Amino acid sequence: MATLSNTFETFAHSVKLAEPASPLRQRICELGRPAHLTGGASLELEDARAQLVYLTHGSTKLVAHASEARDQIIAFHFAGDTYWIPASDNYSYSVCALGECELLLFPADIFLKMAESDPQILRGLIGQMADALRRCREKAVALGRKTASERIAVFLLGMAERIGTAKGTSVILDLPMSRRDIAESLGLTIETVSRQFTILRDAKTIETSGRSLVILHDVSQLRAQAGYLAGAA
Amino acid sequence: MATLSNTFETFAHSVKLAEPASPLRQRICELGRPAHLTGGASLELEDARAQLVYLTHGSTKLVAHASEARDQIIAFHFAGDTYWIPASDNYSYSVCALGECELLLFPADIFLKMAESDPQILRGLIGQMADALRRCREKAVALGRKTASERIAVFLLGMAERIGTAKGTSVILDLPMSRRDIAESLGLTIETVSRQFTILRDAKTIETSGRSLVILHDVSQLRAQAGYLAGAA
DNA sequence: CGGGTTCTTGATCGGTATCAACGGCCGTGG
DNA sequence: CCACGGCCGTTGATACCGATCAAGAACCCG
Repeated sequence: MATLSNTFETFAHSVKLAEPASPLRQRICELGRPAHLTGGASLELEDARAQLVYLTHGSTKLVAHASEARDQIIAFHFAGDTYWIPASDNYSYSVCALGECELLLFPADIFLKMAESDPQILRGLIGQMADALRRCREKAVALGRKTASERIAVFLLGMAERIGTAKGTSVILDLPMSRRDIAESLGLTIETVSRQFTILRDAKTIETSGRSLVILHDVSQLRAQAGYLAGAA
Repeated sequence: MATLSNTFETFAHSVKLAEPASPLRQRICELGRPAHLTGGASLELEDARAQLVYLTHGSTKLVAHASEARDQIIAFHFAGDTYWIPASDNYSYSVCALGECELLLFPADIFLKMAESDPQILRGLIGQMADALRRCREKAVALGRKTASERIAVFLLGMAERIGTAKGTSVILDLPMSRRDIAESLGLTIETVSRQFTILRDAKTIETSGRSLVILHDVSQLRAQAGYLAGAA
Protein backbone atom coordinates (compact mmCIF):
# COMPACT_ATOMS: atom_id res chain seq x y z
CA MET A 1 0.00 0.00 0.00
CA ALA A 2 1.08 3.53 -0.73
CA THR A 3 2.13 5.47 2.30
CA LEU A 4 1.12 9.09 2.62
CA SER A 5 4.59 10.46 1.99
CA ASN A 6 4.82 8.17 -0.99
CA THR A 7 1.64 9.68 -2.34
CA PHE A 8 3.08 13.18 -2.28
CA GLU A 9 6.37 11.89 -3.63
CA THR A 10 4.94 10.35 -6.80
CA PHE A 11 2.69 13.36 -7.28
CA ALA A 12 5.59 15.77 -7.05
CA HIS A 13 7.42 13.70 -9.61
CA SER A 14 4.43 13.59 -11.91
CA VAL A 15 3.94 17.35 -12.06
CA LYS A 16 7.67 17.99 -12.30
CA LEU A 17 7.77 19.89 -9.04
CA ALA A 18 11.06 21.52 -8.31
CA GLU A 19 13.66 20.26 -5.83
CA PRO A 20 12.25 18.79 -2.60
CA ALA A 21 13.01 21.74 -0.39
CA SER A 22 11.34 24.42 -2.51
CA PRO A 23 8.70 26.53 -0.77
CA LEU A 24 6.36 26.08 -3.73
CA ARG A 25 6.40 22.35 -3.31
CA GLN A 26 5.81 22.78 0.38
CA ARG A 27 2.75 24.94 -0.20
CA ILE A 28 1.27 22.74 -2.90
CA CYS A 29 1.66 19.62 -0.80
CA GLU A 30 -0.14 21.36 2.03
CA LEU A 31 -2.97 22.17 -0.35
CA GLY A 32 -3.52 18.55 -1.38
CA ARG A 33 -6.14 16.67 0.56
CA PRO A 34 -5.31 12.96 0.58
CA ALA A 35 -8.20 10.53 0.34
CA HIS A 36 -8.63 6.81 0.55
CA LEU A 37 -11.59 5.17 -1.15
CA THR A 38 -12.82 1.61 -0.87
CA GLY A 39 -14.28 -0.16 -3.89
CA GLY A 40 -17.53 1.40 -5.07
CA ALA A 41 -17.17 4.44 -2.83
CA SER A 42 -17.73 7.89 -4.28
CA LEU A 43 -15.62 10.93 -3.61
CA GLU A 44 -17.53 13.46 -1.56
CA LEU A 45 -16.86 16.90 -2.99
CA GLU A 46 -17.37 19.54 -0.37
CA ASP A 47 -17.72 22.36 -2.85
CA ALA A 48 -18.88 22.79 -6.42
CA ARG A 49 -15.58 24.16 -7.70
CA ALA A 50 -13.49 22.26 -10.19
CA GLN A 51 -11.04 19.88 -8.57
CA LEU A 52 -7.73 18.51 -9.67
CA VAL A 53 -7.15 14.84 -8.83
CA TYR A 54 -3.93 12.92 -8.73
CA LEU A 55 -4.56 9.19 -8.55
CA THR A 56 -1.74 7.42 -6.75
CA HIS A 57 -3.16 3.96 -6.58
CA GLY A 58 -6.13 2.06 -7.98
CA SER A 59 -8.61 3.08 -10.65
CA THR A 60 -11.64 5.35 -10.76
CA LYS A 61 -14.51 6.31 -13.02
CA LEU A 62 -15.57 9.88 -13.69
CA VAL A 63 -19.36 9.94 -13.92
CA ALA A 64 -21.71 12.61 -15.21
CA HIS A 65 -25.17 12.39 -13.73
CA ALA A 66 -27.80 13.23 -16.29
CA SER A 67 -31.47 13.29 -15.42
CA GLU A 68 -33.11 10.26 -13.83
CA ALA A 69 -30.96 7.16 -13.59
CA ARG A 70 -29.05 7.92 -16.76
CA ASP A 71 -25.39 8.20 -15.91
CA GLN A 72 -22.65 8.60 -18.46
CA ILE A 73 -19.13 7.57 -17.58
CA ILE A 74 -16.85 10.23 -19.03
CA ALA A 75 -13.55 8.47 -18.45
CA PHE A 76 -11.75 5.78 -16.53
CA HIS A 77 -8.53 6.71 -14.77
CA PHE A 78 -5.66 4.64 -13.50
CA ALA A 79 -2.75 5.00 -11.08
CA GLY A 80 -0.53 7.91 -12.03
CA ASP A 81 -3.23 9.88 -13.86
CA THR A 82 -3.91 13.52 -13.12
CA TYR A 83 -7.32 14.77 -14.14
CA TRP A 84 -10.01 17.41 -13.62
CA ILE A 85 -13.36 16.97 -12.03
CA PRO A 86 -15.38 19.76 -13.62
CA ALA A 87 -17.52 22.02 -11.51
CA SER A 88 -21.11 20.91 -11.85
CA ASP A 89 -22.79 22.74 -14.73
CA ASN A 90 -25.73 21.24 -16.53
CA TYR A 91 -24.83 17.93 -14.92
CA SER A 92 -23.21 16.98 -11.67
CA TYR A 93 -20.02 14.99 -11.72
CA SER A 94 -18.57 12.50 -9.32
CA VAL A 95 -15.57 10.24 -9.00
CA CYS A 96 -16.16 6.66 -7.99
CA ALA A 97 -13.55 4.08 -7.02
CA LEU A 98 -13.43 0.81 -8.93
CA GLY A 99 -11.42 -0.77 -6.13
CA GLU A 100 -9.18 0.42 -3.34
CA CYS A 101 -7.92 3.89 -4.23
CA GLU A 102 -5.44 6.43 -2.99
CA LEU A 103 -5.64 9.94 -4.35
CA LEU A 104 -4.81 13.58 -3.79
CA LEU A 105 -7.43 16.27 -4.21
CA PHE A 106 -6.70 19.92 -5.03
CA PRO A 107 -9.09 22.83 -5.58
CA ALA A 108 -8.22 23.66 -9.19
CA ASP A 109 -8.30 27.45 -8.85
CA ILE A 110 -5.97 27.62 -5.86
CA PHE A 111 -3.63 25.07 -7.40
CA LEU A 112 -3.38 27.12 -10.58
CA LYS A 113 -2.77 30.28 -8.62
CA MET A 114 0.11 28.63 -6.81
CA ALA A 115 1.51 27.04 -9.94
CA GLU A 116 1.59 30.31 -11.84
CA SER A 117 5.19 30.88 -10.94
CA ASP A 118 6.31 27.52 -12.28
CA PRO A 119 6.03 27.15 -16.07
CA GLN A 120 7.04 23.50 -15.85
CA ILE A 121 3.95 22.63 -13.85
CA LEU A 122 1.70 24.65 -16.13
CA ARG A 123 3.23 22.96 -19.19
CA GLY A 124 2.65 19.57 -17.59
CA LEU A 125 -0.96 20.43 -16.89
CA ILE A 126 -1.50 21.58 -20.46
CA GLY A 127 -0.13 18.29 -21.71
CA GLN A 128 -2.45 16.33 -19.46
CA MET A 129 -5.43 18.41 -20.48
CA ALA A 130 -4.59 18.00 -24.16
CA ASP A 131 -4.56 14.27 -23.53
CA ALA A 132 -7.90 14.33 -21.73
CA LEU A 133 -9.35 16.42 -24.55
CA ARG A 134 -8.07 14.01 -27.17
CA ARG A 135 -9.61 11.06 -25.34
CA CYS A 136 -12.89 12.89 -24.86
CA ARG A 137 -13.05 13.77 -28.55
CA GLU A 138 -12.41 10.18 -29.52
CA LYS A 139 -15.18 9.16 -27.15
CA ALA A 140 -17.49 11.67 -28.79
CA VAL A 141 -16.82 10.07 -32.17
CA ALA A 142 -17.52 6.63 -30.74
CA LEU A 143 -20.74 7.72 -29.03
CA GLY A 144 -21.97 9.72 -31.98
CA ARG A 145 -21.11 7.56 -34.94
CA LYS A 146 -20.32 3.99 -33.97
CA THR A 147 -22.31 0.79 -33.65
CA ALA A 148 -22.27 -1.39 -30.54
CA SER A 149 -19.70 -3.77 -32.01
CA GLU A 150 -17.39 -0.91 -32.98
CA ARG A 151 -17.67 0.67 -29.54
CA ILE A 152 -16.74 -2.58 -27.80
CA ALA A 153 -13.68 -2.93 -30.02
CA VAL A 154 -12.69 0.67 -29.28
CA PHE A 155 -13.11 0.04 -25.58
CA LEU A 156 -11.05 -3.15 -25.53
CA LEU A 157 -8.24 -1.58 -27.56
CA GLY A 158 -8.21 1.47 -25.32
CA MET A 159 -8.01 -0.65 -22.21
CA ALA A 160 -5.31 -2.82 -23.76
CA GLU A 161 -3.24 0.28 -24.36
CA ARG A 162 -3.60 1.49 -20.80
CA ILE A 163 -3.68 -1.57 -18.56
CA GLY A 164 -3.01 -4.52 -20.85
CA THR A 165 0.01 -6.80 -20.56
CA ALA A 166 1.32 -8.42 -23.73
CA LYS A 167 1.73 -12.19 -23.78
CA GLY A 168 2.98 -13.38 -27.12
CA THR A 169 0.57 -12.08 -29.73
CA SER A 170 -2.22 -11.82 -27.15
CA VAL A 171 -2.99 -9.11 -24.63
CA ILE A 172 -4.17 -9.92 -21.14
CA LEU A 173 -6.64 -7.54 -19.52
CA ASP A 174 -7.77 -7.56 -15.93
CA LEU A 175 -10.71 -5.19 -16.12
CA PRO A 176 -11.40 -3.33 -12.89
CA MET A 177 -14.85 -2.26 -14.06
CA SER A 178 -18.13 -4.15 -14.28
CA ARG A 179 -20.24 -4.73 -17.39
CA ARG A 180 -22.51 -1.99 -16.16
CA ASP A 181 -19.58 0.42 -16.07
CA ILE A 182 -18.58 -0.57 -19.58
CA ALA A 183 -22.14 -0.02 -20.77
CA GLU A 184 -22.39 3.38 -19.08
CA SER A 185 -19.09 4.38 -20.63
CA LEU A 186 -20.11 3.35 -24.14
CA GLY A 187 -23.68 4.61 -24.15
CA LEU A 188 -25.06 1.08 -24.34
CA THR A 189 -26.97 -1.27 -22.04
CA ILE A 190 -25.38 -4.12 -20.08
CA GLU A 191 -27.32 -6.61 -22.20
CA THR A 192 -25.85 -5.26 -25.42
CA VAL A 193 -22.34 -5.28 -23.95
CA SER A 194 -22.82 -8.86 -22.85
CA ARG A 195 -24.08 -9.91 -26.28
CA GLN A 196 -21.11 -8.27 -28.00
CA PHE A 197 -18.71 -10.08 -25.67
CA THR A 198 -20.43 -13.33 -26.56
CA ILE A 199 -20.04 -12.65 -30.26
CA LEU A 200 -16.33 -11.90 -29.82
CA ARG A 201 -15.93 -15.04 -27.72
CA ASP A 202 -17.64 -17.20 -30.35
CA ALA A 203 -15.36 -15.71 -33.01
CA LYS A 204 -12.32 -16.59 -30.84
CA THR A 205 -11.28 -12.95 -31.00
CA ILE A 206 -11.31 -12.78 -27.23
CA GLU A 207 -11.43 -15.21 -24.34
CA THR A 208 -12.89 -14.45 -20.95
CA SER A 209 -12.41 -16.03 -17.56
CA GLY A 210 -14.43 -15.03 -14.55
CA ARG A 211 -15.86 -11.56 -14.47
CA SER A 212 -12.79 -9.46 -14.98
CA LEU A 213 -10.23 -11.35 -17.03
CA VAL A 214 -10.25 -10.82 -20.78
CA ILE A 215 -7.63 -12.07 -23.21
CA LEU A 216 -7.45 -10.40 -26.60
CA HIS A 217 -6.37 -13.07 -29.07
CA ASP A 218 -6.78 -11.10 -32.26
CA VAL A 219 -5.90 -7.45 -31.82
CA SER A 220 -5.78 -6.77 -35.56
CA GLN A 221 -9.32 -8.09 -35.88
CA LEU A 222 -10.36 -5.70 -33.11
CA ARG A 223 -8.63 -2.81 -34.87
CA ALA A 224 -10.52 -3.60 -38.06
CA GLN A 225 -13.75 -3.79 -36.09
CA ALA A 226 -13.12 -0.52 -34.25
CA GLY A 227 -13.61 1.50 -37.41
CA TYR A 228 -10.39 3.43 -37.07
CA LEU A 229 -8.69 5.07 -40.00
CA ALA A 230 -6.91 2.54 -42.17
CA GLY A 231 -3.39 3.87 -41.74
CA ALA A 232 -3.62 4.76 -38.05
CA ALA A 233 -0.90 3.64 -35.69
CA MET B 1 -13.56 42.91 -42.77
CA ALA B 2 -10.73 42.34 -40.38
CA THR B 3 -7.40 43.64 -41.53
CA LEU B 4 -4.30 41.60 -40.93
CA SER B 5 -2.91 43.83 -38.21
CA ASN B 6 -6.30 43.74 -36.60
CA THR B 7 -6.13 39.97 -36.53
CA PHE B 8 -2.90 39.99 -34.56
CA GLU B 9 -4.20 42.75 -32.35
CA THR B 10 -7.28 40.91 -31.14
CA PHE B 11 -5.28 37.72 -30.76
CA ALA B 12 -2.69 39.43 -28.59
CA HIS B 13 -5.47 40.79 -26.46
CA SER B 14 -7.14 37.41 -26.17
CA VAL B 15 -4.06 35.58 -24.91
CA LYS B 16 -3.10 38.45 -22.63
CA LEU B 17 0.16 39.06 -24.44
CA ALA B 18 2.39 41.57 -22.78
CA GLU B 19 2.88 45.15 -23.93
CA PRO B 20 3.05 45.68 -27.72
CA ALA B 21 6.79 46.08 -27.95
CA SER B 22 7.80 42.91 -26.09
CA PRO B 23 10.11 40.53 -27.96
CA LEU B 24 7.90 37.59 -26.98
CA ARG B 25 4.95 39.14 -28.69
CA GLN B 26 7.08 39.84 -31.71
CA ARG B 27 8.18 36.22 -31.96
CA ILE B 28 4.74 34.77 -31.40
CA CYS B 29 3.20 37.00 -34.01
CA GLU B 30 5.83 35.87 -36.47
CA LEU B 31 4.92 32.26 -35.71
CA GLY B 32 1.24 32.71 -36.51
CA ARG B 33 0.21 31.90 -40.04
CA PRO B 34 -2.83 33.95 -41.02
CA ALA B 35 -5.45 32.26 -43.15
CA HIS B 36 -8.57 33.31 -44.92
CA LEU B 37 -11.27 30.75 -45.67
CA THR B 38 -14.33 31.11 -47.82
CA GLY B 39 -17.56 29.37 -46.85
CA GLY B 40 -17.28 25.59 -46.96
CA ALA B 41 -13.51 25.61 -47.43
CA SER B 42 -11.38 23.36 -45.29
CA LEU B 43 -8.15 24.31 -43.64
CA GLU B 44 -5.24 22.52 -45.24
CA LEU B 45 -2.91 21.32 -42.54
CA GLU B 46 0.59 20.89 -43.87
CA ASP B 47 1.71 18.66 -41.03
CA ALA B 48 0.14 16.19 -38.66
CA ARG B 49 1.15 18.06 -35.52
CA ALA B 50 -1.40 19.59 -33.20
CA GLN B 51 -2.31 23.14 -34.14
CA LEU B 52 -3.56 26.07 -32.16
CA VAL B 53 -6.18 28.19 -33.87
CA TYR B 54 -7.31 31.67 -33.05
CA LEU B 55 -10.49 32.53 -34.87
CA THR B 56 -10.71 36.26 -35.55
CA HIS B 57 -13.78 36.35 -37.66
CA GLY B 58 -16.53 33.99 -38.76
CA SER B 59 -17.36 30.51 -37.52
CA THR B 60 -15.91 27.07 -38.10
CA LYS B 61 -16.62 23.42 -37.42
CA LEU B 62 -14.05 20.97 -36.11
CA VAL B 63 -14.65 17.63 -37.80
CA ALA B 64 -13.35 14.17 -36.95
CA HIS B 65 -13.29 11.85 -39.93
CA ALA B 66 -14.23 8.33 -38.92
CA SER B 67 -14.30 5.51 -41.41
CA GLU B 68 -16.30 5.78 -44.62
CA ALA B 69 -18.52 8.83 -44.89
CA ARG B 70 -19.18 9.01 -41.16
CA ASP B 71 -17.99 12.37 -39.90
CA GLN B 72 -18.55 13.61 -36.40
CA ILE B 73 -18.49 17.33 -35.70
CA ILE B 74 -16.61 17.76 -32.44
CA ALA B 75 -17.34 21.41 -31.90
CA PHE B 76 -18.43 24.66 -33.49
CA HIS B 77 -16.29 27.72 -32.93
CA PHE B 78 -17.02 31.41 -33.24
CA ALA B 79 -15.09 34.65 -33.55
CA GLY B 80 -12.75 35.14 -30.62
CA ASP B 81 -12.36 31.44 -29.80
CA THR B 82 -8.97 29.84 -29.39
CA TYR B 83 -8.89 26.07 -29.82
CA TRP B 84 -6.78 23.02 -30.58
CA ILE B 85 -6.84 20.90 -33.67
CA PRO B 86 -5.55 17.61 -32.40
CA ALA B 87 -2.86 15.74 -34.27
CA SER B 88 -4.51 12.94 -36.18
CA ASP B 89 -4.61 9.78 -34.10
CA ASN B 90 -7.22 7.13 -34.71
CA TYR B 91 -9.11 9.69 -36.76
CA SER B 92 -8.07 12.63 -38.84
CA TYR B 93 -9.33 16.07 -37.95
CA SER B 94 -10.06 19.10 -40.04
CA VAL B 95 -11.40 22.60 -39.64
CA CYS B 96 -14.04 23.77 -42.06
CA ALA B 97 -15.39 27.29 -42.47
CA LEU B 98 -19.13 27.87 -42.12
CA GLY B 99 -18.79 31.19 -43.88
CA GLU B 100 -16.06 33.72 -44.53
CA CYS B 101 -13.36 33.21 -41.91
CA GLU B 102 -10.20 34.86 -40.69
CA LEU B 103 -7.92 32.90 -38.44
CA LEU B 104 -4.40 32.52 -37.12
CA LEU B 105 -2.70 29.15 -37.10
CA PHE B 106 0.13 28.16 -34.73
CA PRO B 107 2.00 24.88 -34.42
CA ALA B 108 1.05 23.97 -30.85
CA ASP B 109 4.41 22.66 -29.75
CA ILE B 110 6.38 25.70 -30.86
CA PHE B 111 3.78 28.05 -29.44
CA LEU B 112 3.98 26.34 -26.06
CA LYS B 113 7.74 26.44 -26.11
CA MET B 114 7.65 30.19 -26.71
CA ALA B 115 4.92 30.80 -24.15
CA GLU B 116 6.77 28.94 -21.42
CA SER B 117 8.23 32.17 -20.13
CA ASP B 118 4.85 33.83 -19.77
CA PRO B 119 2.61 32.31 -17.07
CA GLN B 120 -0.26 34.56 -18.11
CA ILE B 121 -0.46 33.00 -21.54
CA LEU B 122 -0.19 29.50 -20.11
CA ARG B 123 -2.92 30.26 -17.59
CA GLY B 124 -5.11 31.58 -20.37
CA LEU B 125 -4.55 28.46 -22.41
CA ILE B 126 -5.42 26.24 -19.46
CA GLY B 127 -8.66 28.14 -19.02
CA GLN B 128 -9.55 27.71 -22.67
CA MET B 129 -8.71 24.03 -22.59
CA ALA B 130 -10.77 23.52 -19.44
CA ASP B 131 -13.65 25.12 -21.28
CA ALA B 132 -13.18 22.92 -24.33
CA LEU B 133 -13.01 19.88 -22.08
CA ARG B 134 -16.20 20.85 -20.28
CA ARG B 135 -18.02 21.28 -23.57
CA CYS B 136 -16.69 18.01 -24.92
CA ARG B 137 -17.80 16.18 -21.78
CA GLU B 138 -21.26 17.65 -22.05
CA LYS B 139 -21.35 16.55 -25.66
CA ALA B 140 -20.35 13.05 -24.60
CA VAL B 141 -23.32 12.93 -22.22
CA ALA B 142 -25.63 14.11 -24.98
CA LEU B 143 -24.32 11.61 -27.51
CA GLY B 144 -24.25 8.72 -25.07
CA ARG B 145 -27.47 9.12 -23.15
CA LYS B 146 -29.91 11.45 -24.85
CA THR B 147 -32.77 11.04 -27.30
CA ALA B 148 -33.07 13.02 -30.50
CA SER B 149 -35.47 15.53 -28.97
CA GLU B 150 -33.19 16.10 -25.98
CA ARG B 151 -30.16 16.58 -28.22
CA ILE B 152 -31.93 19.19 -30.31
CA ALA B 153 -32.90 21.11 -27.18
CA VAL B 154 -29.31 20.92 -25.91
CA PHE B 155 -28.07 22.19 -29.25
CA LEU B 156 -30.46 25.12 -29.43
CA LEU B 157 -29.74 26.18 -25.85
CA GLY B 158 -26.01 25.94 -26.45
CA MET B 159 -26.24 28.07 -29.57
CA ALA B 160 -28.49 30.56 -27.80
CA GLU B 161 -25.83 30.98 -25.14
CA ARG B 162 -23.07 31.55 -27.66
CA ILE B 163 -24.58 33.42 -30.56
CA GLY B 164 -28.14 34.22 -29.54
CA THR B 165 -29.52 37.72 -29.10
CA ALA B 166 -32.29 38.25 -26.59
CA LYS B 167 -35.47 39.95 -27.73
CA GLY B 168 -38.00 40.17 -24.96
CA THR B 169 -38.53 36.67 -23.65
CA SER B 170 -37.43 35.17 -26.96
CA VAL B 171 -33.96 34.49 -28.30
CA ILE B 172 -33.07 35.07 -31.91
CA LEU B 173 -30.58 32.73 -33.53
CA ASP B 174 -28.96 33.12 -36.90
CA LEU B 175 -27.45 29.68 -37.35
CA PRO B 176 -24.34 29.63 -39.51
CA MET B 177 -24.49 25.86 -39.94
CA SER B 178 -26.70 23.68 -42.12
CA ARG B 179 -29.07 20.93 -40.99
CA ARG B 180 -26.43 18.47 -42.06
CA ASP B 181 -23.90 20.10 -39.76
CA ILE B 182 -26.35 19.99 -36.88
CA ALA B 183 -26.99 16.33 -37.55
CA GLU B 184 -23.29 15.50 -37.72
CA SER B 185 -22.73 17.37 -34.49
CA LEU B 186 -25.51 15.54 -32.64
CA GLY B 187 -24.96 12.04 -33.98
CA LEU B 188 -28.26 12.09 -35.86
CA THR B 189 -29.39 12.21 -39.50
CA ILE B 190 -30.61 15.33 -41.25
CA GLU B 191 -34.07 13.79 -41.52
CA THR B 192 -34.31 13.32 -37.77
CA VAL B 193 -33.10 16.87 -37.15
CA SER B 194 -35.68 18.19 -39.58
CA ARG B 195 -38.48 16.22 -37.95
CA GLN B 196 -37.53 17.47 -34.50
CA PHE B 197 -37.55 21.06 -35.77
CA THR B 198 -41.01 20.44 -37.17
CA ILE B 199 -42.24 19.10 -33.83
CA LEU B 200 -40.85 22.17 -32.02
CA ARG B 201 -42.44 24.46 -34.63
CA ASP B 202 -45.83 22.77 -34.25
CA ALA B 203 -45.56 23.17 -30.47
CA LYS B 204 -44.79 26.89 -30.96
CA THR B 205 -41.62 26.40 -28.94
CA ILE B 206 -39.60 27.75 -31.83
CA GLU B 207 -40.23 29.60 -35.04
CA THR B 208 -38.10 29.37 -38.14
CA SER B 209 -37.68 31.62 -41.11
CA GLY B 210 -35.59 30.65 -44.08
CA ARG B 211 -32.79 28.19 -43.57
CA SER B 212 -30.82 29.89 -40.87
CA LEU B 213 -33.09 31.98 -38.70
CA VAL B 214 -34.53 30.37 -35.59
CA ILE B 215 -36.43 32.14 -32.85
CA LEU B 216 -36.68 30.42 -29.48
CA HIS B 217 -40.04 31.37 -28.02
CA ASP B 218 -40.02 29.10 -24.99
CA VAL B 219 -36.55 28.71 -23.53
CA SER B 220 -37.83 27.15 -20.30
CA GLN B 221 -39.61 24.48 -22.33
CA LEU B 222 -36.34 23.78 -24.13
CA ARG B 223 -34.51 23.55 -20.82
CA ALA B 224 -37.03 21.01 -19.59
CA GLN B 225 -36.69 19.07 -22.80
CA ALA B 226 -32.88 19.11 -22.70
CA GLY B 227 -32.79 16.77 -19.72
CA TYR B 228 -30.51 18.95 -17.65
CA LEU B 229 -30.34 18.71 -13.89
CA ALA B 230 -33.32 20.34 -12.25
CA GLY B 231 -31.45 23.04 -10.34
CA ALA B 232 -28.90 23.90 -13.01
CA ALA B 233 -28.24 27.50 -13.90
C1' DC C 1 -37.18 32.85 -63.60
C1' DG C 2 -34.91 28.45 -63.83
C1' DG C 3 -31.77 25.01 -61.57
C1' DG C 4 -29.52 22.94 -58.04
C1' DT C 5 -29.02 22.43 -53.36
C1' DT C 6 -31.12 22.06 -48.92
C1' DC C 7 -34.95 21.02 -46.30
C1' DT C 8 -39.18 18.55 -45.31
C1' DT C 9 -42.30 14.72 -45.23
C1' DG C 10 -43.65 9.84 -45.73
C1' DA C 11 -42.93 4.59 -45.57
C1' DT C 12 -40.22 0.96 -44.15
C1' DC C 13 -36.31 -1.41 -41.96
C1' DG C 14 -33.05 -2.56 -38.52
C1' DG C 15 -30.22 -2.13 -34.33
C1' DT C 16 -30.43 -1.56 -29.76
C1' DA C 17 -33.36 -0.87 -25.66
C1' DT C 18 -36.49 -3.00 -22.92
C1' DC C 19 -38.70 -6.69 -20.44
C1' DA C 20 -38.14 -11.18 -18.56
C1' DA C 21 -35.92 -15.25 -16.91
C1' DC C 22 -32.11 -18.06 -16.09
C1' DG C 23 -27.23 -19.25 -14.83
C1' DG C 24 -22.92 -18.62 -12.64
C1' DC C 25 -19.57 -16.31 -9.92
C1' DC C 26 -18.20 -14.96 -5.36
C1' DG C 27 -18.49 -13.40 -0.70
C1' DT C 28 -20.60 -14.72 3.66
C1' DG C 29 -21.80 -17.51 7.34
C1' DG C 30 -22.42 -21.89 9.01
C1' DC D 1 -14.91 -26.75 3.62
C1' DC D 2 -19.33 -26.46 2.00
C1' DA D 3 -23.97 -24.40 1.57
C1' DC D 4 -26.47 -20.46 0.86
C1' DG D 5 -27.87 -16.16 -1.15
C1' DG D 6 -27.31 -12.12 -3.70
C1' DC D 7 -25.50 -9.74 -7.32
C1' DC D 8 -23.64 -9.85 -11.87
C1' DG D 9 -23.72 -11.62 -16.22
C1' DT D 10 -25.94 -14.14 -20.04
C1' DT D 11 -29.61 -15.34 -23.12
C1' DG D 12 -34.16 -14.88 -25.30
C1' DA D 13 -38.54 -12.33 -27.05
C1' DT D 14 -40.45 -8.13 -28.23
C1' DA D 15 -40.89 -3.08 -28.87
C1' DC D 16 -39.48 1.26 -30.36
C1' DC D 17 -36.60 5.00 -31.87
C1' DG D 18 -34.05 6.67 -35.35
C1' DA D 19 -31.75 5.24 -39.86
C1' DT D 20 -32.57 4.43 -44.42
C1' DC D 21 -34.89 4.81 -48.77
C1' DA D 22 -37.71 7.66 -51.62
C1' DA D 23 -40.06 11.68 -53.24
C1' DG D 24 -41.61 16.21 -53.12
C1' DA D 25 -41.29 21.25 -51.51
C1' DA D 26 -38.89 25.35 -50.28
C1' DC D 27 -35.10 28.25 -50.46
C1' DC D 28 -31.35 30.73 -52.58
C1' DC D 29 -28.33 31.51 -56.26
C1' DG D 30 -27.36 32.82 -60.71
